[in-house]
Amino acid sequence: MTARAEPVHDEPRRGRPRSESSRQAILAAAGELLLERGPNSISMDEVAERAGASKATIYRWWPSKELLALDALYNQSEPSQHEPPDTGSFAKDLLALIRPWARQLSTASYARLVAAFISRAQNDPEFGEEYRAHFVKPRREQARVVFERAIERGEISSDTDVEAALDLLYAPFYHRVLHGHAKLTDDFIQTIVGYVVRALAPAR
Amino acid sequence: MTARAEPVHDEPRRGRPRSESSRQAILAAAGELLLERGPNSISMDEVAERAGASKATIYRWWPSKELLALDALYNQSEPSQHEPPDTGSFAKDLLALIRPWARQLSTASYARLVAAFISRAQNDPEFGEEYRAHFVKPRREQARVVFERAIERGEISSDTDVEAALDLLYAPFYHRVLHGHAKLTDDFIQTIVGYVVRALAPAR
Amino acid sequence: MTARAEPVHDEPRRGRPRSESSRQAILAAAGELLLERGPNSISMDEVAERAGASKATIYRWWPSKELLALDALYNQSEPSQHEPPDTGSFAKDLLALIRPWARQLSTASYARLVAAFISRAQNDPEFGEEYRAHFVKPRREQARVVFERAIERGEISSDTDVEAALDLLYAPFYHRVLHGHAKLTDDFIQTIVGYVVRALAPAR
Amino acid sequence: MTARAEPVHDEPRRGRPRSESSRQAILAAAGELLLERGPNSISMDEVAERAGASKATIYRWWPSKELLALDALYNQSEPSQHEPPDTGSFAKDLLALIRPWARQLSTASYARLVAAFISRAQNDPEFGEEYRAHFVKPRREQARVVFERAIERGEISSDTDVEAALDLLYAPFYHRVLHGHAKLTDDFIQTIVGYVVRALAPAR
DNA sequence: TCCTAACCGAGACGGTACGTCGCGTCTTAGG
DNA sequence: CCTAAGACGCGACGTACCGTCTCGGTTAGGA
Repeated sequence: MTARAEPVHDEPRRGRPRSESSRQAILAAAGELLLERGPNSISMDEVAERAGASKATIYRWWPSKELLALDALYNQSEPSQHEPPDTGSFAKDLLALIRPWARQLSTASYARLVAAFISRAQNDPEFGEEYRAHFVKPRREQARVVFERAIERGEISSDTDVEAALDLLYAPFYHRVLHGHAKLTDDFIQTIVGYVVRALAPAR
Repeated sequence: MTARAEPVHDEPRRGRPRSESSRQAILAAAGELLLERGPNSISMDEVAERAGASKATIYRWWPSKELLALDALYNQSEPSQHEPPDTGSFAKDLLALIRPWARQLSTASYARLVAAFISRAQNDPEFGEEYRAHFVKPRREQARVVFERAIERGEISSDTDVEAALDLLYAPFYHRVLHGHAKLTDDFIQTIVGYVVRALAPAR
Repeated sequence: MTARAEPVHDEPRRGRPRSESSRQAILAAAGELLLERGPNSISMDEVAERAGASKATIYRWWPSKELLALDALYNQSEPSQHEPPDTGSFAKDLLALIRPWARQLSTASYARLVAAFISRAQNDPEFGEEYRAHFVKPRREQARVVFERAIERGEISSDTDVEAALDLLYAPFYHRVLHGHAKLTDDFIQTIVGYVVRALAPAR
Repeated sequence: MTARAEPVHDEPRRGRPRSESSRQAILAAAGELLLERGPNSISMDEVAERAGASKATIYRWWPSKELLALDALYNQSEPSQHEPPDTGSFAKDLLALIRPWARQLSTASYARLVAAFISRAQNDPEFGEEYRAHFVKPRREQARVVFERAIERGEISSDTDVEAALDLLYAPFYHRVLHGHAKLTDDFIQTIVGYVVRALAPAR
């Protein structure tokens, strides 16, 4: 993982440098197994064996299975750091932002991963920080830009509680995926976006 | 769930009957440990020992730690099947409904439990069903009544998508608790309820 | 088992009498399973189920699995209390005595049983007593008669240590069967009997 | 047996080498407990705890409690590979050979162990092989040398069936110890040896 | 004809030990 | 200093039997 694994060293590093091929193999193996069977059904031994690496090497660079999973997932997702869309309409911006992400989220593989991350985060605050920094905050920042543009354009109220609004927008998708009481359909996306738009609309 | 399903027996029961005292002791022990340390940090051995029961007895009636936790939690919560409040105002009804529940949810103990339940549900659909039936659906039904009364009173649009609206209402609270990016304050509750009210308001 | 299960009662027995059919079913089930798989690979639950009896009933009448096995074996063997043979020749008497018994002993089923009995006897003196009384002493008594007749006839020395001689005669067969280093063949029987005869022959 | 089989490795050994101290600790712990209480009254957990080792480590190297017991016993007994005695007299050689061994055998600890070994051997041929190779054959080989010297010296018949004679010699001691119908006294040893000598004496 | 003791089956119980699995660490030899 | 291999201590798992203990129901003799 970017932030953690690359400490700054003033003096040049001595000894054998970290094996990049090993790192890639571990991330690849973890990624495959994660999507195949979910993070609770795989073992570090298994990842090590499939990667042709040793467990010690994994633990040297990733403190836990979930953190490895996080990194594997992150490395696997295309590096597309989408600029938040700017269609000129708040509703369309939100749809453009939510749709591709919600599609990804609605696959069983991702649901299992997110659930495992959340579970781990309850007992390991450090992990929670890491998880939020990489998978939650970036998305919120994108939406925040959209919200702020909408405020500037006067599409939504200027005293919008943006933090709460972000929760209002994102939470329903997590909710359906994690609790599984209903499907995350495109209709649902549109409905929720519609409700959010009306909830934040400026006072008449 | 096994323990709660009490099928009617036409034929007389044979063999030694299930020990009610043992069942209670196990549920009590599990409940205590669960709230103390969370479901991932306790062992079945420990529950068995504290309950003065044998592990075999636990496994005879509860197939997994999570199902036991579910049952323990359910048996522990007072059997109060609150009628959904009827204050005459949609917003006040929602607040009356959400506030006590959100307070309970925002304790660390419950967050850990819910996270563990959700995680387990991803890999065990049967468990998911059980979890939703006992902890999710009842709450949704209460809110549904409130929504329908509001429709009758004309406070919210008659073509409200109630399922989506339920998600819009409940999801943000789960979201904050599970992801931990912000506190679940009373301000937050009021803000979300306000947004929901405006989102569902009848067209002008 | 005869001696244990039929206590003398002065006053007539009250209450429901012991179920003979149950007793037979248990002995039969135990006997079958014993010969099929050996006493270490069967459980009391299994015997109870096959017999259509309850475990409590078994334990009411037989204190342990081995004792039950002993009884099952005993009841299964034909009640033939052979008179020790009297052919007029010491060697022929011994052969007539040993041959049928050794044949039976040399089946794998019996070896497993005897081994289990011996093993149990090490830790349970009461069981050892029972075992010897039913399976060891009767055979020794038969041979003792043969020995004594041979002494009378002058075929063997009058100061023969009969106890030691009985061990000299029987032990080699147990030995081969239990240790399994060589087969218990008819040749072997003849050889051992021959050696015993010569060992005990009167001084020249 | 795993632990004793030290195959030659052409390729250099990879990975962490087996811990010799752990092996010794396990064997020592097993040995002590075995002699204290017999193999049926000890648990692997107990051995592991006393040895400061983990159960997994024990099971990695010894497939069963009995095999561990065998190894522990073997490692415990002094490595004295006594040359068979050569006193010039067959009877004295036998006595010199049997006496110390019979003394050891006649302690309760050894009787329990031997009985357990024999019992296990009935259901596990591989174990039986191991047991005989380490505890039965070596003794027979020593006696065989004594027998062959006696044949050369003309003390016993040249057509002696040595295998049967070995059984005739050793079996009675096992017999008394395992069946427990009589004590293994020095008188008994002398009597049996005397009988064996006379049984094998050359024809007049 | 009841009463009551002793039996019976079914099957749940507390308990002990089992053998396995996964974790995260450590110890080798080798690059 | 890194790596692969793989053994290690630890702790929990879920299972198998043990021998005991209720249950409701059955079968006798004695009252």
